[in-house]
Amino acid sequence: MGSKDTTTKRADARRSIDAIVQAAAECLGRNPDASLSEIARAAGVGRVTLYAHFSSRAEVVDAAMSRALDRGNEVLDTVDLTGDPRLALHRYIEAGWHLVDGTRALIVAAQRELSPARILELHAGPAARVEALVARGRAEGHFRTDLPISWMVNVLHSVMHSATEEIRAGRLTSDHAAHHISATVLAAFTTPGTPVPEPAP
Amino acid sequence: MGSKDTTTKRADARRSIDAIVQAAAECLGRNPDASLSEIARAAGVGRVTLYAHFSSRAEVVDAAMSRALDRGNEVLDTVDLTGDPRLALHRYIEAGWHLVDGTRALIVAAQRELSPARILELHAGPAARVEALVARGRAEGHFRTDLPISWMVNVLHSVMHSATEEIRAGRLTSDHAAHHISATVLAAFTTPGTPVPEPAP
DNA sequence: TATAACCTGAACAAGACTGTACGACTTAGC
DNA sequence: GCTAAGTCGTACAGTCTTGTTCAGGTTATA
Repeated sequence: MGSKDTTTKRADARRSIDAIVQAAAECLGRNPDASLSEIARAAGVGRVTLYAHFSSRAEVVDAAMSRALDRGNEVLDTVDLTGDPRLALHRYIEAGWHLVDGTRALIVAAQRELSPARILELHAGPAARVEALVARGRAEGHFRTDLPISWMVNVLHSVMHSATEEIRAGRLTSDHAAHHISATVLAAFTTPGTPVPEPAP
Repeated sequence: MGSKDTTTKRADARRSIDAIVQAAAECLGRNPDASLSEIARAAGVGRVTLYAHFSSRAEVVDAAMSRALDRGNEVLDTVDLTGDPRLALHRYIEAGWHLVDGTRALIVAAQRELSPARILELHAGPAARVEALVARGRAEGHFRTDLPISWMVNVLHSVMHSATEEIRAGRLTSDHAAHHISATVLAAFTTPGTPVPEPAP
């Protein structure tokens, strides 16, 4: 789901569409205002070809968003989220913290071009994964229960995103990012009155 | 500094300039792409009047940014940041968490229109205030020292910003915001191995 | 009250982006 | 190899934004 016809079109058409969607995800991930000319150029196709496959800007954004989420899910599906929720959280962060970066700007573009219902629909999948992890951690007594789950999920993503900003600002190198995020979020999720776990080295 | 001439111009001119800067801060705070027509309309003046006082878009953005920071500093100057750093942090959050909201989108506009040097210059003041507080909390043994100060400051602002997102999404009411932020950041700042302090009710 | 500063709408030029149309060239696939 | 599908560059219309100019009306201030 999310991709264009993969059966009726010709091989080179499919190749073009793929290049466009990929370029769109990259360009819009960098700059939500990226023009269709820019995307077409980055994809190595003419602007007219883009319009042959996508009838409007919104369709391109939708396709790029879907692709980014598909890629993200693909990566996140390989992560083992069972066992100690604190370790699972660390694995989740290690695998996915850089995924947030590209999608963040894309979401801005999506919010301007797509209907709220579509946005919600696209976001339901990935959000559920983390929510479940946090909920399990709370049920097993490892995470605090004095704050709403939605808030905790948002904090997690927010801190991940802040790491990418720090990297861009040159105040953080990407090899330390996962550690910093884990150490921060793990502490933030700790129940008041109990000690903060030592972060993994 | 930051404001236009307040002596040479006539009274109604000063009034117009003020209305424009105020409207710009509001409009750009909502949407960093807001056009000058939009800003002029919101200020209740003609578009030409705007150009009579500001020679370019960048000048408007700069003025709006300066104004927002001035207002922020004004508010933050009333906050007592002495005493127990954990309580001081709570007071800081309570006073200023909503200030981050308006400035965040403004910063996006500023980053596109202003020179990096100017951005840095504008940001130096407010950043120093929090940095000093965090540094003091570390020196007094209340905050963790295993993460860089710049990272901790960024986490604080990031979590503040995430609160405004949660409010917009309808998952949080603004009366709970300060408490959630404080509870989260206080835990995040706690040294590993030591217990998380109970948040203020 | 006189005058200079100020405000105004209308209109213009230049540039960017979207979406569409056309004719000609290339290529996939039977 | 033939044909339809796909691609290409160019060009056009429509819209939007940024700045600028101009002539005429309003208002602060001395």
